[in-house]
Amino acid sequence: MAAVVTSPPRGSRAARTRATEDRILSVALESFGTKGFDSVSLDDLAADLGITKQAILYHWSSKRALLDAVIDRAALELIIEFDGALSEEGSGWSRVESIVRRIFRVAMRRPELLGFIREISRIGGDASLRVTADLEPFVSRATTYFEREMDEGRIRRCDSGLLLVSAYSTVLGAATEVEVLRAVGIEPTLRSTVVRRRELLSFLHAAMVAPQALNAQVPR
Amino acid sequence: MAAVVTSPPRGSRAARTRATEDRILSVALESFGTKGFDSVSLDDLAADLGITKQAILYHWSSKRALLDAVIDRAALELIIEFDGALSEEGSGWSRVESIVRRIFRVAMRRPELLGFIREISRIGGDASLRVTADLEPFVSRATTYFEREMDEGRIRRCDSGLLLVSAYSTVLGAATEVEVLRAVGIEPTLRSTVVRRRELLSFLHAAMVAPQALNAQVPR
DNA sequence: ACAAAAACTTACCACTTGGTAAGTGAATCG
DNA sequence: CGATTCACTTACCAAGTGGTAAGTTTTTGT
Repeated sequence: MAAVVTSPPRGSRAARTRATEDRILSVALESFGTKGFDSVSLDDLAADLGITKQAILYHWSSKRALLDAVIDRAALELIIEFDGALSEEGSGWSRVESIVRRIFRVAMRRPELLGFIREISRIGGDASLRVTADLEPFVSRATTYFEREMDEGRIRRCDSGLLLVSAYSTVLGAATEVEVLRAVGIEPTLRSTVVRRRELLSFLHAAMVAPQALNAQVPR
Repeated sequence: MAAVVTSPPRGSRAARTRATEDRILSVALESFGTKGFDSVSLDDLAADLGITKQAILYHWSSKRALLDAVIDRAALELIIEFDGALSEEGSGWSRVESIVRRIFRVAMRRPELLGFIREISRIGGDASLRVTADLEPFVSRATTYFEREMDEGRIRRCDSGLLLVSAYSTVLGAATEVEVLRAVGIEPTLRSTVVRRRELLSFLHAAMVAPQALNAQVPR
């Protein structure tokens, strides 16, 4: 209720603008990701930020333009979180394992980020196209990575696009289950998370690893 | 745009009321499940139905009361779709397989139903409590079923509640991937569905079947 | 046949929504 | 320093929101 009175930053004007836009995008991502785009009004956002709605409309010409900016930021943060994992050391399987661990870490620490992506795919239309376009370089890298792993026999050969989408949805489903648990009143424990992650790794191992690659470490 | 002029049903008053409420609940479930609760106004619903908003408010005192009714209907339909699978014939594993097949069938034919449940868990609060309460008898039955399967050694022993939630999220994630595919512009093909279902069954088999129960048919 | 109740509609209303127009004090530039 | 631009705020507004009040027609109980 009581607005947070933050003394305006004393840096250069450009820095101040950047800081404000950053704050707006951050709060918008959080709100849109947890409550949904239509459930959050510009007045709600402004109240959370301690500014007026028109301050937001000064930086972006419409609520929809703000959404586009939030999509870009969410995609960027996702790429930052996950892209590094593709470059990591280790054999094919252990790298997959590290990616999954990262996703779970993100799901635990920043559920609104994955929730936002889901929200966008429900809004559909231009929003979906935009997030798809934003993530294309990453998807492309991941596909190339999978193709190479298949070529070298560390992963069973299959449609790599299908594999990616399939892995995405399964992992996202398992990871965002945190939300469902919370909704039902069960605060997710560390143990339940560990159990789920282990089961998921077992699944991915069964689904992805080539049968002849028995030298790969079998989880569980 | 042009309202569908349906001649009012000529049956008894009670039957007519039931038919109208049924139509409203059906359209509301569809809309809430795909667009989200806050994104659908009572005027939108009424326009889809060819009636006025006040006709809806005659049957339920508020939009929130309508949501509760939709929750009850969605839970009922879910139970109808899945509960029978628990009573089916067959060994432990083949029954799990039939449940998964059912879920995929529902996800393909009625994506809005699973989408609605997800929407509810995002709304949280009383709505989540209500759907949880509605589904409790089914969850209870499923838990009992799992416990018995474990007792008889057909499923590896573990926390049955955890197993249920885990299976729920994983299967729901895999099944509702249809939505994501559509959002990205890929109309899900029969083949991709078959592939995903096969992979999921492989996962569940690895995660659930007890190691010594090697007489169970191994999928894939 | 007739009054009462049911199943609606038409007419409103207070409030919220995204968005516009005009003003204001501080930072920046000449 | 002085004019101007920037980053806002205050003041509005038309459209849409959930919801109320008061009819109107059709079915129902007596």
